Amino acid sequence: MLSERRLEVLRAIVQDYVGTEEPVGSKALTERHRLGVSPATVRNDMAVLEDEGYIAQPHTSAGRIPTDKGYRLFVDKLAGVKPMTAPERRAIQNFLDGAVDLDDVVGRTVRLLAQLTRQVAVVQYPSLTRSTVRHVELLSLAPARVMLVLITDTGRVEQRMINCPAPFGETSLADLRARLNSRVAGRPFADVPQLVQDLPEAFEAEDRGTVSTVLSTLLETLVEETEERLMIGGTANLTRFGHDFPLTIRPVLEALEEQVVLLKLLGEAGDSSMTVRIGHENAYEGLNSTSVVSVGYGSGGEAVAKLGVVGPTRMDYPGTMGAVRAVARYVGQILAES
Amino acid sequence: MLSERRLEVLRAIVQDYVGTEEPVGSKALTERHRLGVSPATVRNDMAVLEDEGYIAQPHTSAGRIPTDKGYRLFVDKLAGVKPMTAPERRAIQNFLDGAVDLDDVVGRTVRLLAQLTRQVAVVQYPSLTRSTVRHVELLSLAPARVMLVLITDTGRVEQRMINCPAPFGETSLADLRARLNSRVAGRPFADVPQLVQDLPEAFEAEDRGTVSTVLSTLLETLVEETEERLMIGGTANLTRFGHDFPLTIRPVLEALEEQVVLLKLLGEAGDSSMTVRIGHENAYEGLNSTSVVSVGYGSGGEAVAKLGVVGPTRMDYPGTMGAVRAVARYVGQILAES
DNA sequence: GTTGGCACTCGCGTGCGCTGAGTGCCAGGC
DNA sequence: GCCTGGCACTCAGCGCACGCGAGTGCCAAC
Repeated sequence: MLSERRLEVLRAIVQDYVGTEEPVGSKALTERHRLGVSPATVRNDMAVLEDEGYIAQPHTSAGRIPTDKGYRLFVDKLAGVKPMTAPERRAIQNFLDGAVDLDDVVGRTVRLLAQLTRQVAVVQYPSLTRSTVRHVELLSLAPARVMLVLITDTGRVEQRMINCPAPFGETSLADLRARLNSRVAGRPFADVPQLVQDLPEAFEAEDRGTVSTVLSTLLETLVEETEERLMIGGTANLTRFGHDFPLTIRPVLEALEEQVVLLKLLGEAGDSSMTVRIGHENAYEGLNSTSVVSVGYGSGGEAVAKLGVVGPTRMDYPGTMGAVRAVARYVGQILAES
Repeated sequence: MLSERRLEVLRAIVQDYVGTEEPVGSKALTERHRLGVSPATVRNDMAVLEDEGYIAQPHTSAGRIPTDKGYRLFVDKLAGVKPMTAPERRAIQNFLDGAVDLDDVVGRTVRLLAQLTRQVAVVQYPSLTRSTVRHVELLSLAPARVMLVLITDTGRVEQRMINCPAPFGETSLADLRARLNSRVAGRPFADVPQLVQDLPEAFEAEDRGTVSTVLSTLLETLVEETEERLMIGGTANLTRFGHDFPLTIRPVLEALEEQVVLLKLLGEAGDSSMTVRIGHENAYEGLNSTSVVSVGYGSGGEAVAKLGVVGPTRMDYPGTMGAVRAVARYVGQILAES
């Protein structure tokens, strides 16, 4: 176990490095922090920290920088979550309050988060399977053509075009619509498959094909991977990554474009509590030099989706975590109101 | 007017520079192209081209690179549009055919375009105002709460939540829905404002407030700036921009995040024909070292929106234009089918 | 108008030495 | 046993000089 002072040294190194982006040496440390000991002592401590793998030297004659393991310790033990100031909270609320629909909420959230953290923001749309059905609408666009519109309590609207195997009368459609809604409205989406299972049986033989088609389309929208959507923003902040960054930025941009990768990333994180994944803790190779801070959000106690930011491992963890948490909280409120 | 051969020299310079990314000298030119003249002659021609402002020297002792003006001449007079090969056309069609809804079409288009051109792709959603109304749906979610759903012939679905000034009965709602649709269904969105103008008059006094609210919400969705949506992709291709790119890439990423800027950019381009804006021809400063190739697309003859790519001025114009044109054509087909 | 020749320019890569921040180690002190 | 000042050592980065070579402009000859 590391002594109190050595932890203090590690904290100082992390803070300085995050601030200056430059390896920090023993002398600079004693000058900028009141450690109460001499540089020589700090050097000894640093040697120990390096042995333990918390810090490393980029070059023999340079200062130290934290390793992923060092950041991990910092986040777990040495740093708290820096709460937002009152004006910041107000600004967040004002900015989000103006949204007119879910796309707008998500869009504003992404921009807000990117701006607050000066990093890349990722916001997942509320998951269908974790939401509640508000309404299912069926519209007849042509004799054998139906549009299915799903509406959730979180404001998400999903639509699908359906080509029916046989013409489907307006009365049958109204019938199906009514039956569908009476069964699923107000129920969790996750229960929908069971709730509609035996629905075709209630219809005349000639309509059963169409009813089945509609139902299977409805169920398809719930398939994971398809139902998950997300929005990203603030990619311009990647340019602040570092000096060497053509090599660094490339894989990150590629990862961000691969929604699958991002969804997996968010999916792996803890369910609703705040999660920080540092450097190599991220399974995806392209993100090995980044950290991902994410948290679930939702209208009630339940998380319906996640949001977070992607930034360099050298980031201001307390501040970032504070911003992410605050934004998630307000987004949850907004969703609850709508 | 430049002689035939000088134009040929310019073409050769553009082609070589696009290929190698390095300033091209007189000797290299004569070796790689059958100009039938000696390097000395080419040098004379280059001097003239430089005087006229078509090419420039980055350093005194370096080869020449095309200027924006040079690229402009190249695009206008010297290069055609390189058609896609048959396998490419087939690949495009196959890839786009799998789409299930408009979001999917747009998403696939963006990815396809980015991959084909290896540049940043931008695809605008079909404009509401240039589309035709397929259906307007009103859903009662709560006594004084209505959801408005707009559906266009291009598959676009827009929704808005409406808080009614007074409770609105189910029969009134059905009435409004029917009247609305009988007036606007099948008509261009642009005509909607006129078509619904006197609608409140047909209702009882107690419902007029709500009807007006619904109508004004409907009209709001048509306001330019709000109704325009777009999707971008392939930002990872920015990393292939050049060597000096921290400085170049930053403003480009920023511009791409500002949807307003992009929409303006596309808006300024010619209506449906292919437009190429080179370097400083782009009004937005951050895009001064990029070229934008865009074209309108639509289900019929009319363009309902635009798509295009953003890349370095040093791009393969014929190939890019060919890809953009081909993709636009197929997207138009897909939209017409749906 | 074209061409070969020639002197000139200058960006770029290479090698070298210096500087200074930072280190590890050690002997002495609390 | 831990802390501290001193000291020799390392090495990345910087500035500088140098030479190479691609590329140019000009000119005289064809």
